[in-house]
Amino acid sequence: MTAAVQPSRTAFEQPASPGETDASALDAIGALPRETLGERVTGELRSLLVAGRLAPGEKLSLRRVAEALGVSMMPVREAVSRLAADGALEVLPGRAVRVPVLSLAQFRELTRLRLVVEGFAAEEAARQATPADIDRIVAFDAAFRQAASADPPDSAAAVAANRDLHFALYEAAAMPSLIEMIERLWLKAGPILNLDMRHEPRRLEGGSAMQAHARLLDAVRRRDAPAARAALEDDIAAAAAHIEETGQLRA
Amino acid sequence: MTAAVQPSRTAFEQPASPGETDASALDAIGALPRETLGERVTGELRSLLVAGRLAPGEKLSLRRVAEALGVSMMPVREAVSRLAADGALEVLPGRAVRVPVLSLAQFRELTRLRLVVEGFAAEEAARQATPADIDRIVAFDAAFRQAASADPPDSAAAVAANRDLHFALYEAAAMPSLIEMIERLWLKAGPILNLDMRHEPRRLEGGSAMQAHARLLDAVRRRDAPAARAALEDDIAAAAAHIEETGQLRA
DNA sequence: TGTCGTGATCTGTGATCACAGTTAGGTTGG
DNA sequence: CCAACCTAACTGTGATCACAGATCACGACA
Repeated sequence: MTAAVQPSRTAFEQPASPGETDASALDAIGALPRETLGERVTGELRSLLVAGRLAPGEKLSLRRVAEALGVSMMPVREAVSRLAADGALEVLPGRAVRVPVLSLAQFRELTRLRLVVEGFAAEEAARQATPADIDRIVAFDAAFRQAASADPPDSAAAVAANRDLHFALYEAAAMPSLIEMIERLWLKAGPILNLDMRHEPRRLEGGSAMQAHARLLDAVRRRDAPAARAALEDDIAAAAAHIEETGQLRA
Repeated sequence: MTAAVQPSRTAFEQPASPGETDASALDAIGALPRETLGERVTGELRSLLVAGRLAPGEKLSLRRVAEALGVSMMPVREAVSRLAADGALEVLPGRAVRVPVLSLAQFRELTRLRLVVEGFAAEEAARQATPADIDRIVAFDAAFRQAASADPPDSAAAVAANRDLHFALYEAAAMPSLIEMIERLWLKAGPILNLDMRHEPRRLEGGSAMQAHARLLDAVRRRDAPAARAALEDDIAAAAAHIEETGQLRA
């Protein structure tokens, strides 16, 4: 999931026999991605943030990031602008852009919002999930168990699998704007949540998370929306409680 | 609420007697705003969007906006970047940035999310509201009634008062991130919601909105969280139903 | 008369430059 | 030995320029 940004411009050729017009072939090719450079940098920074690979308080320099990614300063500016608008980054008035350091109050507010929003998503997912959705969730759950219970635990893989598991669930709700909202919440809470998970991949997390995931999966299979919500809320609450104990939060 | 952008650079002087250090006077002055140009443009576009003064489907040109606001293209780019990240604007792959045209499904999803999130905010506000908060809500409610029931109705004032009323309520919950979430929802739904309200300031809106507001205020005064949520949900649902009837939504 | 090529014009994107303000580190004065 | 100053490097912000791609209107060909 590191997905290094490629400075090389994406190809947009596909000559497709200029003389002929074969309707079936034309319909087959589907709207090539055409992602802008700024969007790619945004995606890169987002994945670093939710994975906890950028620590709270860490300072970023537009020029340094640009150089590291092999692009000009311009796309980085755009990416930082967007992320700052989301509250995922913070531009101090005078100088420097950094990863925000959450206060205890801010973290608790974020947790409450996650309970409300992700709880709703879990309910809806339990009602709408297709068998294919459930299969995907199961696969990520297996990956998470394996990464978390390995010896030594693969913390990076566990973080990734945990994220994939949750979002596979939320995507089953089939509400795009809801997913955007949740992504924004994860973007804000990701740095502390996953930075910690990387350091202590086992502990309480290992046990309670796996148990909550199992209950969650069971509830989704039974289409029991309230039970799915309850399981997910326990998962979130347990992780939050663990973070508060370690206490890396500002006063 | 039109708050035209001033091209003139904000002063940041305040020499303050370079030789002396008067602690009491220094503590009195409080961190002068120092808003960046891009932020000001963002705010201007945001207020235009939530007020419904930019119609869905309307196309914007960075250069035109920049010229109209008397700034360079650069701050406009930043503002559009942020708003596009929020989904409040849409940058088409090839060319042009425009106000998104919601499909019926998208509008319904937005409405469901508003019910969940703003409903929660209303509950929390009913529990936490101080007398000062209630006073502010009452004032905006009075302004809304006056604007809506005037002859002819003052649609612009009604839209502004309605927004102020709702956000005065949400601010009583004292959850900053929650307010950001709601602002984002309003940014997406604002263009259709308020564009319509400007055209038909009376109709069903006039009656049901005033009634819902009255019930809402009564519930908050009694600290009845469920009743506050119910009143707000009725307000949102009635407005949404009205929009769906007029049917300016994409298939 | 309808359709397709074709050019001018305008679009957002990216790069580069200029600048005010801040920070950090070294140096000087006490 | 500590504090204050002062300079040099670096910060984000804004402006300007260059460019590929899209749109639109006009005109030629069928």
